[in-house]
Amino acid sequence: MSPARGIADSAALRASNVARALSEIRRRGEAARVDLVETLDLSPATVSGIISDLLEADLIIEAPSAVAAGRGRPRIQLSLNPRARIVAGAKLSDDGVTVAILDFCGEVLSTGEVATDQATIDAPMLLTKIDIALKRALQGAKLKDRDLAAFGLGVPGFVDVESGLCHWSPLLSGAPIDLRALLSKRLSCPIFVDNDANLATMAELWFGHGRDERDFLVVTVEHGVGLGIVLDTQLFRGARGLGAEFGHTKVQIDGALCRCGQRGCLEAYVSDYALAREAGLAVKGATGPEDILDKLAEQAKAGDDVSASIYRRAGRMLGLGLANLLNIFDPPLIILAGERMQNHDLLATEIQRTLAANTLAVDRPSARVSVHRWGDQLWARGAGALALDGLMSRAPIAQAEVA
Amino acid sequence: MSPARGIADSAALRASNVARALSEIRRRGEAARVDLVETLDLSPATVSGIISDLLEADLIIEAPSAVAAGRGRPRIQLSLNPRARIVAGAKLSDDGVTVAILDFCGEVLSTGEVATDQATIDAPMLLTKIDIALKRALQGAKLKDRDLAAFGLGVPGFVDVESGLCHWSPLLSGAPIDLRALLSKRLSCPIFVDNDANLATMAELWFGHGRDERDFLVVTVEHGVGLGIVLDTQLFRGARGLGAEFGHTKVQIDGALCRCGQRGCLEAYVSDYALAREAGLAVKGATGPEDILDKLAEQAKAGDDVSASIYRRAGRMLGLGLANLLNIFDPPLIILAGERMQNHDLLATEIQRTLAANTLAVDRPSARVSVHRWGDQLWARGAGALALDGLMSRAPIAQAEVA
DNA sequence: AAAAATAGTTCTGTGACTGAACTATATTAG
DNA sequence: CTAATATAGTTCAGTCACAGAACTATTTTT
Repeated sequence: MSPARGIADSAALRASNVARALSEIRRRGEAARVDLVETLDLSPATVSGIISDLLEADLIIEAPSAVAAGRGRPRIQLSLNPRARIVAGAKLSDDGVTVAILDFCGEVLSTGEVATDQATIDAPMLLTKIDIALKRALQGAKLKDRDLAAFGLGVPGFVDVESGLCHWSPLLSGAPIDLRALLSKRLSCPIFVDNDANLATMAELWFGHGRDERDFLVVTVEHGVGLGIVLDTQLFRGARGLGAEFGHTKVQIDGALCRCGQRGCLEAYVSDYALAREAGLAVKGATGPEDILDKLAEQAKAGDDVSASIYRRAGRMLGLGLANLLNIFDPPLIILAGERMQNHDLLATEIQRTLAANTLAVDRPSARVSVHRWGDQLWARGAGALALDGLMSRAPIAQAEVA
Repeated sequence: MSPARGIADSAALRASNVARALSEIRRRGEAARVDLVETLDLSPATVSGIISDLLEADLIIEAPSAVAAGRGRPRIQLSLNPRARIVAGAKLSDDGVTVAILDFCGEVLSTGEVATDQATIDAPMLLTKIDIALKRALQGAKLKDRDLAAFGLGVPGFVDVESGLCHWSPLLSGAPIDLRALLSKRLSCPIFVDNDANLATMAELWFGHGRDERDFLVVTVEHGVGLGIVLDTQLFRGARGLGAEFGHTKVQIDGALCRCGQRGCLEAYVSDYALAREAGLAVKGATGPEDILDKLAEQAKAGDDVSASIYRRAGRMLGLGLANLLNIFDPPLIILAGERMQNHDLLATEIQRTLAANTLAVDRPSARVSVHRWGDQLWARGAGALALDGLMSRAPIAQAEVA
């Protein structure tokens, strides 16, 4: 039985259908009205009206007529108006802060970066860093603060999306920090804050491998291990609004010590620092923490068995964690994302082997595993997608009239 | 951004609101129109119309006026009409088949059971057993086949809810079996089939500890270990319509051998057969498989350390599995259900300890863990709830007119 | 007995959707 | 070259769900 939720009045009905139309145009890149009639299961009359509203609000534009295939009146292709909204997305990583400016289509107009020289920074420092990176990005696109319709920020750790509060982050001191309040001092546009794994997931959903899937999982492997969950084309954030904490899934009881203080966390086997910890025994004469990982990968690829065994174990643990996810969510697709995924070939075999050995086969295809290498700029783009999503998920046209 | 889903036309809008009203009345047991106005966020006028339709369809009844508290016109309490629909629910366990007959309020009118003498049965045998148990149950309630508005069946294993197909079950030979087609030979009413953990979950949602929660998890511990997930008051069945497979979550890499053929499954540590396997070393002079578990529990309670250690390990593994679930779903409530939960005090300490040690504390209350002892008849009631839910989740009034 | 409070109904207006008829614009057949 | 056909999109009238406001109903309080 359906529960106490759903759309109550007809205004909400229209808003929902407008959002569905806009979302479908975004997903396809281009769509004619007939396409929407079919996909959204609405009558031509209704679609006509919705599109008319969207055109009036300048959120979409009619293409100057593409190709005319077949006979009959040629379809008029509709696409998002790139200039309809400009948003900024920021990602906090242990390198520093990266900001990307996105147009309404999600294209990156410019980026700006600033490095951090400390392991953790406090709230005022974060604001300063974001300010600098944002200024650089805005300059690159020749834009001003007030051109921004929304701002999205992703940080690792526990973030409450509703309140914009960061409960804990490995990169921030002085938590809990009200990130939304903090940014509101600097910007007057709506602020959206989320866990960084959700950024990657949003980007995969909007621009990446998840574009054509209703359900998939994104596992990010970097300094930590994150998980994003898409169910029925919607980002799922856990029952209480907090992001999924996959890095601290236990893959070994009383296992390796994790930076969270517990033992046996997945992160304690597959993250950068976990690899570096073991690499000390395999790599000689490294000049720094970055270098040791590069050398480790190099040696493993060259056939050094000790080095390779470090990757093998990481792959096995990651595979085990993924197998558990598959057993619960049963998604058709899992995306592995992250900068470290450049060495995924070192992990891949073991991941696949462990997955196969630990998931139950039924008479249907098992999940595809796809790998996506990610840099900071893609994370920032995901933060921008978050901002666009936050902006558009309510009442897109009403917002247009305000603007 | 909202995706390509939602309510399209206004007929669906009404259907949705009717279902919401009905669901709310069921949840509360009794509700006045004003209550629905507040809870469903609809106008008095709309609620008036919806209730009028439901009364006309005989799905609900007006109470003969309860107490008149305070001044003003006394509210007219509405409740479900118990006689509006009669459904049957069946549960296949390794003991046999249990059937329960439920009225529209979910009250059990009668039950019927039949034992099986083999470990696995095939499709014709299943149908025979269900037939016998159903006949007994119907006799008890003085009802006929054609009084049934729907039939729900729960089996352990992999079940595709949409198609009614059982891909695999530990209790059925000859899989895949089209259970819906099988039962359609015997009954002309709609048939709903699901994984048995989902039955328990549906029952907790409708009648049990989950009644007042929007989000919770149900972990069933019996001969296998099952998981049911409720998100936003809806049973979640995995991306591809299959139940969550928690029993084969891996809690130990290359761990104990499971009956699924893999190693380290949670089930291989906490299910009946796993306990019995280890109990062989601790218990002397047991007369049979049931007896060995009873003796094991007895000895453990009496302070025998070897016996207690078996429970300790089971509790630790279950705690680890639960910790991983908490990290992903972050629910406010976890319900442990099952017949074996009679010995939960033997597991409880270790579960709590492991949970505490393996979940990350943030500045908010952690999940409550509640324990619910379940017998076969409660499972069957869950199957009935499944049937009621399936029947009502679409267009309750339209169905009334057909009937 | 009148006033106040609360519950529920009826009526009217707004708006969202659909179906059907219509217009627009292309290709193809003769 | 014209008519037929096919496809895309618009307009208009009708239906239906909802909300707001005025109404009725029923109780307690003053």
